[in-house]
Amino acid sequence: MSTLTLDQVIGAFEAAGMRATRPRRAMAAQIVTWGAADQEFSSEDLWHAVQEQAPWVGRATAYRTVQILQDFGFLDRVTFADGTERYHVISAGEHHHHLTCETCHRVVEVEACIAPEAFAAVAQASGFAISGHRVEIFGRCPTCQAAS
Amino acid sequence: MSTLTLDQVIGAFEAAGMRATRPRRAMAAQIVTWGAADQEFSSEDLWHAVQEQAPWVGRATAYRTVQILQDFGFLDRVTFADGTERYHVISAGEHHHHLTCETCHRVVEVEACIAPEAFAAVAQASGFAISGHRVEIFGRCPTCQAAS
DNA sequence: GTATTATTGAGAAGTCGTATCAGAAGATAC
DNA sequence: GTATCTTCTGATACGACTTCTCAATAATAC
Repeated sequence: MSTLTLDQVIGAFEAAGMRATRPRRAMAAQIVTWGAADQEFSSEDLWHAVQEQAPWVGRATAYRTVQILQDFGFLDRVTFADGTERYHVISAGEHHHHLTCETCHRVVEVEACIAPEAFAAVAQASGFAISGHRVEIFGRCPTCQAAS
Repeated sequence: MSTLTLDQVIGAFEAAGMRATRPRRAMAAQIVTWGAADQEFSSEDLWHAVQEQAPWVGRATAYRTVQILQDFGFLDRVTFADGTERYHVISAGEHHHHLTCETCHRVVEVEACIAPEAFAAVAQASGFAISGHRVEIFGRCPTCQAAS
């Protein structure tokens, strides 16, 4: 599980011809920390967290940065059982999906996916040109099972 | 593909000990129409559409009705590629997932799903008690492919 | 250092959904 | 038909979340 580093993010900004400004670095650092801890977050969470270190950072900037990092492919949007959406650092470049705990909202990446032949069958039956998919699995993590 | 009928919806209200009131009938009729046309909608869409026929209907009622019909199992929440969530009439009672067109937002129900043994593997590896899942497939429908 | 341009921060505004509650509408008993 | 009771409704306030605007600021190229 290769974790995301600050350098990677800053490098991506530069590679895209964007500036690695102070607010962006601060947010990237926070996100890298969360990534290492395997924690997911909302844009609002990011804003609050960054404000502790850098109170001058604006909310709009936090939302913008999350959007950019998602476009870069560093972040992944995860849907919870209750319908809320949060973000999660992608640990590797591989194909994966999410298993989320309905109680504590912990997210685990899993490899379970639809079989390629099933995709082919769907494409054939529907005539669609398939471009992407998402799989979300819900359940209760061992800790929450033990707690109840 | 058995389409939803107004009688079915009204019957469900009565069976649940609820009243099939004027606003509920109006909304059910609209939803049945959309179901026949295989169109998806948001609660807001429903409210706007019903207002053309029955301007007195309140927004809260539209949201409540959609919620109830979802609980009844007549409606299904679908996630689009852009992250928005809308509702879709379920044509049959079987287990299914969604294939949505990124261009025209048309929704098709598909049977492609994760293999049961893959679920078992995930449960075993993670320790989670799995309770549910969603699969969303994105692509372009034949019509939109031809149009480009 | 200066000019140029991307980026930012603050807050207003918009969107979307929920909660509240008095009153209306529907069901039931007589 | 009328009285009574219960559910449902509509209007609106509210809250959470997100986007937009725009002057000020910071990063970069020269």
